[in-house]
Amino acid sequence: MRARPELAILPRSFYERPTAEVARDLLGKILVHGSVGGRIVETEAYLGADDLAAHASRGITPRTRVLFGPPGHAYVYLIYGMYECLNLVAEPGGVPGCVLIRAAEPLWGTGIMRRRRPAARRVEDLASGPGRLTRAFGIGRRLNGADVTRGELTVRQPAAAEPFETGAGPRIGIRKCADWPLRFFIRGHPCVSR
DNA sequence: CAATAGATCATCT
DNA sequence: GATGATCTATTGC
Repeated sequence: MRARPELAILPRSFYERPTAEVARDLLGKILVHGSVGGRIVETEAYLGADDLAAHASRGITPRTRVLFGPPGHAYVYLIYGMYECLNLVAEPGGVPGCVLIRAAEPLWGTGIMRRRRPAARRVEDLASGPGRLTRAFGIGRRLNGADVTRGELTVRQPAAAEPFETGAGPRIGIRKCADWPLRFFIRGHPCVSR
């Protein structure tokens, strides 16, 4: 495995845009947490009041406060009692919106990831799902509200942008607004979840 | 293979 | 007290 190159962190202005745009543009970017890192291959956009599937649609609560805050911060919450989901806050401050990071391709620290996810047989399965990704990357609720433009958890610009074909489709695992095409993924990538 | 049940708890009604 | 932006193991064909 190569040494990890020094990559530029995405600026806050990257996140201060419409949520669907941010979700689409996050494909191919590099998610780094401590000494582990991977390439984002699948995202989903969650909007505001009109999006009944989004947590923010119910207004500000103690949990959803960060969704209404400034962009470029992490929103981490527990789902189904045992899995955490990582989101990145988009839109200007005061406007809710976030991008769920659904899957990544492991690049660095795969040994650590394997130890955290003994159930995964293949490298492609280490982070091929929202709960799997947070487990493999060691991301928990203590990172809720963390600034992703600095600190231990960052998103970076890849050194050489490999070309890929972007796919879009309905989001997964929800019942409301299930047919809105707000899911984005790298077409044909083996790490995209089913 | 595909389908399904069980695990397990913070958050909101 | 019900519900969920899931994963895994197990069962059944």
